[in-house]
Amino acid sequence: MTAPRSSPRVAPGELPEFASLVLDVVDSIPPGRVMSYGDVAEYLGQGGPRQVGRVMSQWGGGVTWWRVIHSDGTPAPGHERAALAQYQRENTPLRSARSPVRVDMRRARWPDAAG
DNA sequence: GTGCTGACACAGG
DNA sequence: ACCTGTGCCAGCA
Repeated sequence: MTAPRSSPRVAPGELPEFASLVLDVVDSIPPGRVMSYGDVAEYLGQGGPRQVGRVMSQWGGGVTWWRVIHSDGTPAPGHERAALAQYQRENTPLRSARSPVRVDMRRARWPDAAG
């Protein structure tokens, strides 16, 4: 079939494929672990940190969004409080439990890229 | 086509 | 710890 669409035009309320992939990865992050926006993009081999951020902003509410954070360990803007509650519940390694909340990326990053 | 905006990343100050 | 500038990619007016 000839479908020369340059844009992935999706029906309202439906997820673009990229978004679906992102959410799938997020869902695979185990408790007590996190990935950065850039990590997710790199893991998928497509898009970039900003695209992942957009997906999380629009559809992240249905997954474990607190496990996707900035590269420096700070959680999503506007959700620091809720994120901290989750980190304490999951026993996620923290460098600071006081604002600014910061996850210990060295220990919490997943997958454990190297050793 | 052009320009602004955004749940980013990185280097400087 | 905070702000600024630059690079990056995509959505939207």
